[in-house]
Amino acid sequence: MSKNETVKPTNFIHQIIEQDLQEQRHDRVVTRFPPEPNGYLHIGHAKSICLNFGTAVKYAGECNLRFDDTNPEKESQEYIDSIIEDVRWLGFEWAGEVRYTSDYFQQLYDWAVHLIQQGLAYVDHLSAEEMRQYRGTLTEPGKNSPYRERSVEENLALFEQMKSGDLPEGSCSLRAKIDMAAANINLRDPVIYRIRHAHHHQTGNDWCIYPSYDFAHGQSDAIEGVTHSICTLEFEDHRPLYEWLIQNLPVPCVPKQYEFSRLELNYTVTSKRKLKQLVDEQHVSGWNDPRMPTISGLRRRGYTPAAIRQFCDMIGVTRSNGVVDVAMLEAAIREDLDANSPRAMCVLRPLKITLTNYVEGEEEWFELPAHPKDDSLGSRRVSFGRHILIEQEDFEEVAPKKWKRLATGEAVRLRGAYVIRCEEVIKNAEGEVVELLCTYDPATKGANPEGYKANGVIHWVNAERSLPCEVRLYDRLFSVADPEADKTRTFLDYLNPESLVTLTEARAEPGLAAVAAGDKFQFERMGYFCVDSDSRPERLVFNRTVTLRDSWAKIQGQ
RNA sequence: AGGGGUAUCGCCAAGCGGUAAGGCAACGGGUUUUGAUCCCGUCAUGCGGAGGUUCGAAUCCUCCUACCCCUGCCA
Repeated sequence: MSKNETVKPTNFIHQIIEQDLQEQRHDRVVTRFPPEPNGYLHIGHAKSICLNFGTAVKYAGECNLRFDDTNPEKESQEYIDSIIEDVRWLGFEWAGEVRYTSDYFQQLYDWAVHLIQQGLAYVDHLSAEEMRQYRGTLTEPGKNSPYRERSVEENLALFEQMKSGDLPEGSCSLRAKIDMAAANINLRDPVIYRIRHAHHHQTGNDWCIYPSYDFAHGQSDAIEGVTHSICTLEFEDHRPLYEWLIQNLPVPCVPKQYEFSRLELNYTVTSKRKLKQLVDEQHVSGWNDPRMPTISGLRRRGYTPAAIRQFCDMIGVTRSNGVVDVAMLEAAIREDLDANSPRAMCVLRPLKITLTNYVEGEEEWFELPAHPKDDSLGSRRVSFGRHILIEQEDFEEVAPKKWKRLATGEAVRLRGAYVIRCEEVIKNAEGEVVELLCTYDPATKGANPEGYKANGVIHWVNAERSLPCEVRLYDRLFSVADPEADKTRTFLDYLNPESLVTLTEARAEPGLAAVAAGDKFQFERMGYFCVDSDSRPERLVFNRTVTLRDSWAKIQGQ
């Protein structure tokens, strides 16, 4: 194989795979994405999904979707459904049917029996508390359970009894007989089967004993012919156990476990427990609240699968712990949306303008491109008239330095229309500006003004033709980069009170009348927005996905 | 002397003994009927620290330091 025929390795796992392929340890690559259905998928899972499915695509192999469902009490069909939807939405397809570890419960049980027969597992009657004491500590070895040396026959009978349903939860468990003095605590006779009189979402009441993660995972990998079992760093200490089980059981093949570091993102949290807490305590509207770092939240926020995949490419795969700046995620979605979303004008906080020299009742329609660089996105028509609306923040009575918007006595271009000049400011009793009287320059349609210059360009809508809409301005969920840093406080103390600002007076250009949930636009000069599922034809609702880069804000900040 | 890991720019990350890629951010400048996009430029004599090996070290060796994970019948 010549040098340019080899696929360029993009991370250490791909390097390992290429070596395995070259040295013919494997002739194909099989990976798997093994979520436990006990919560919704989040951006950290997206990294694992892109790695596992992306690796299969890259090497023309296969990736299975397998629900690691060995703990029925915490799992549910709702989570399974959401996970399937999210993986598909991200653009990946698994090999064959969706798989479940529970599909293998009988095989796993038989292998547990095999282990007992080999004298490598025993039924223990130690209580959870006693087991903890016998386990020793990080610096002291554990000691053997008094039940450790039972005969194979006795163990077989006892295990059968565990399975039969006669024994209460916690009364006993099946343990691998390895080494209570091992420096690696995972090797101190780990529990591999426990009694749970619980209804299982897949197997119903077929079983009352369930395998532990350690006993299920590697063997499931082997059953599926997984070659590279990729997981996160915290499982590294489990690898010797993974290998011990594979070696001591008559499994059909020998999968290998490799670990990478999980994704941490600043200004958010990515622990399932904490995300569930945010939902349960109603700090957010649900798992798919647009502020959540869940896949479903990002989707509702207006993120695209391509942007999330791009983000995962950007951050790479390594074994070092780090915290990725959320600005990288934002850069990824901006890149996609800038290239692909049609432009529109929407005035978020309207300020009335009357064009005193424009005939009342008169109306013009202008045809504007939907995208400044991509004609294939077509065009749209916007209505112009005597009464228009502009953004409140686009007017100052006295123009600051470098002001490129409207100010008293000054001229500004209305995007795609005419240049107007502010002649008079009307205020209410409180002294607030409520309306501007302006004149328009009829000679400036598609032409530069003569003899003077406009400050800049602002967006606008026709007051009479514009569509009333609600706009939800989303910002980062937490107001500090690391909400978990201060161990004396809870992450909830750092929730950003302005993570959601709802605007109810916004007005969008008339062409947006027929939008559907999920449609994405750039509202010029304001950011990228998508139509929320709450949107109705008579009451449009838009979510702000992300703002535009704002160099004016930087200038002001200086 | 518990075990297992990780340290390269503010953040992510290439590098695999031949003289520090790239992206994000930041900062200058140009184009622009979006203060957007786009374009150009700047941004590690330095790779956690100290020694050592070598003609040559981020890469090899030794010692040290910091941080992460592990004492669920969770995954």
